[in-house]
Amino acid sequence: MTDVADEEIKVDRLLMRLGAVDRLSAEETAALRAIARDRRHYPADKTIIRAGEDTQFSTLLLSGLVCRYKDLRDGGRQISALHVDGDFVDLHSFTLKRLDHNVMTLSACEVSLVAHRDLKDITEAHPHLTRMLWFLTNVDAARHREWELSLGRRDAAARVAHLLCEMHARFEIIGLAQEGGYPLELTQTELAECVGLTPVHVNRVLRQLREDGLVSFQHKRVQIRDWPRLTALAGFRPAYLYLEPQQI
Amino acid sequence: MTDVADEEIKVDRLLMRLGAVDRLSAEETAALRAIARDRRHYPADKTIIRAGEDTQFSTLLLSGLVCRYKDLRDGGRQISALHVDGDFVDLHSFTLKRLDHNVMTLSACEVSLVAHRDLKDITEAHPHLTRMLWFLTNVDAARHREWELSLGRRDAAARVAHLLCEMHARFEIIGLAQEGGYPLELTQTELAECVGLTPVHVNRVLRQLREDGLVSFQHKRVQIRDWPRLTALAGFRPAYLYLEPQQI
DNA sequence: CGAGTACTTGACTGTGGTCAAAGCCAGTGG
DNA sequence: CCACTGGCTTTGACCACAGTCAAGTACTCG
Repeated sequence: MTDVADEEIKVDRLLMRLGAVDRLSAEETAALRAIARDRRHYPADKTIIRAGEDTQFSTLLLSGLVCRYKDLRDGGRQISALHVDGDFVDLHSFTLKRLDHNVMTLSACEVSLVAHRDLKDITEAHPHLTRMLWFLTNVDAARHREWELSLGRRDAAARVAHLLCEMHARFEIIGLAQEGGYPLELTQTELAECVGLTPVHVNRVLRQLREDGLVSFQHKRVQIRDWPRLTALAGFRPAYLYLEPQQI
Repeated sequence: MTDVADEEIKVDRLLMRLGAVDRLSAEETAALRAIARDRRHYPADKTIIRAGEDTQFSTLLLSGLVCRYKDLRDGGRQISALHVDGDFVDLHSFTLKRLDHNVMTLSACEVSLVAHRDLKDITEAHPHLTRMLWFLTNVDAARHREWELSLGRRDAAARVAHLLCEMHARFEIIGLAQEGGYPLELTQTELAECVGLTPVHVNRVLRQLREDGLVSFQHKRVQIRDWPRLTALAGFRPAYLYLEPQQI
C-alpha cells in the first residue's frame, strides 16, 4: 500500500461513518476533505487540550485512541469519553469555544486539526452537512448518557462488560475488530477511570470475566469469548450508538 | 399581568438564554418565535416521549420540570438530565430522529412543540441561529459530562450537594431563585435516580447537609444556607454551564 | 541487568445498599 | 369534620460491594 492510499483511507474513516448514516454528496465530501488538512502526530499520554483554554480548532482523530477527562481537586479523575479512528473528538468546541474537560492521547495518535473558521463556512454553505456534523455531537452526547446509566446504576462487572461491548461495536464498524477481538490501548487504571472504579477492583472484575469465559483483556487486546452472555451481563443494546442509516 | 404578556414571557425565556450568550438579530428572534407555536399542557409524572419512537417534534419547555431517563431491565432507572423553564428538552431528536431515552414531566408542564421540519428550514436559512441551537445541545452534553464526574467520582454528599448547586445556578439565571432558595419539584426517590444512590441514602445525606447548615430540601423547596461551604463540599464550578457571553 | 510501571493478590475496612417498620401529610369521601 | 388512604419521608439494624492498604510479581524499556 502506498503512502498516498494509506492517507486517503485515514481521511475517509469519518466519511465512511457519515456515509453509513446518510448520503453525502460529492460536494460535501470535497468540503470535508478540504478542511481536514493540518496533519499532526502526538505521542501517547499527551494532554493536547486543556479545560478552559480558548480553542480555534477541532480535532479529527485519524488513528489512535484518545480520551476526554475531568479532574477533581483531590486527584480523582473521570474519563468521560473514549475516541477511536475517525471520531471528531472535540467537534463541540466549535460552538463552546472553551472546553469543560481535557483531551489526552492514550496511544500514539495521528490527527487532523480542523479550523473553526472552516467549520463556520460549512454552516454557511452546507446546511445538510452541518446537520450531519451536529448529528455527530448528538451521538457523542448519547454515549455520555449511556455512561451515566453505567456509572449510576450498573454494578462493577456490568460496567466493565458494557464498556468492552461498546468498544467492540465501535471498533467493528471501522474495520479494526478481528476474530472477535480488538486492540484497546488502555491500562487497567485508565479503564478504572472510565467506569468509576478503582484499579484494584477493575483487576478483580477482569479476572472474573475471564474465568467465566465471557471476555478477556490482556496485553492491550480485548478478546470476546461469549458475546451473547457478555451482552446479557452488560445489558448492552447498541441503539444508543446510532449506527443505523437515516435521513438527516 | 395579562395573559398575553404572560405568554410572551414564557416564550422569551429561551430567547433570553440565547441572548445572554450571543446577540440574536430581530430576524432570528422572529424565526424562533414563529416555530414555537403548538402549545401543550401536561400533568406531572407523564412520560411524553419514549425511547426508540420516531419523533417529528422537539419539545421546548415553557414552564415546569422535566427529566430524561433510561431504564435498566431489572427495574433500575437513571435520570440523565433535568430541564427547567426555557430549556429545549430534546432538541437533539432533530438530528437523532429516535431517542435513546425517555422524556417525562416531573411537575405540571407547559411546552411548545417545534416541528423538525421547521428546524430544518432554520438550518437552511439561518446559519448563525443554527449554530446557537447547536450550542444548546453541546451545553446539554457538557452537563452530562459533569454528571458523569459526579456519578463516577464524587461521594454521596458531594453528589447531592453538586446537584443542588447546579439547579440553583440554573434557576437563578431564569429568575426563579429567590432569597437563596428555589422550588424543586422532585421527590427524594427521583433525586436518588439523578445521583445514582438509593432513596434511603439520599434521605440520610439530606439530613446531614441540613444539620451541617449547608442546604435544606424540604416541601419541594431548596434553601441554600451556606453557599461557600456548599460549593466547596460539592466541588461546584459553574463553567460547564456556559453562562458567559461569547461569539458563536 | 536494573528500574520503573503495570498488574495481581490478600486482608481488612467502610460507604452506601437492603430490609423493615413507623411516621407524616395531603387529598378524598363519608 | 374526621377517618381513611396512599405516597413520601424518616429511622434503625444489618449487610455487601467495592475501596484501601500493602506486598509481591511480571513486563518493558533503557
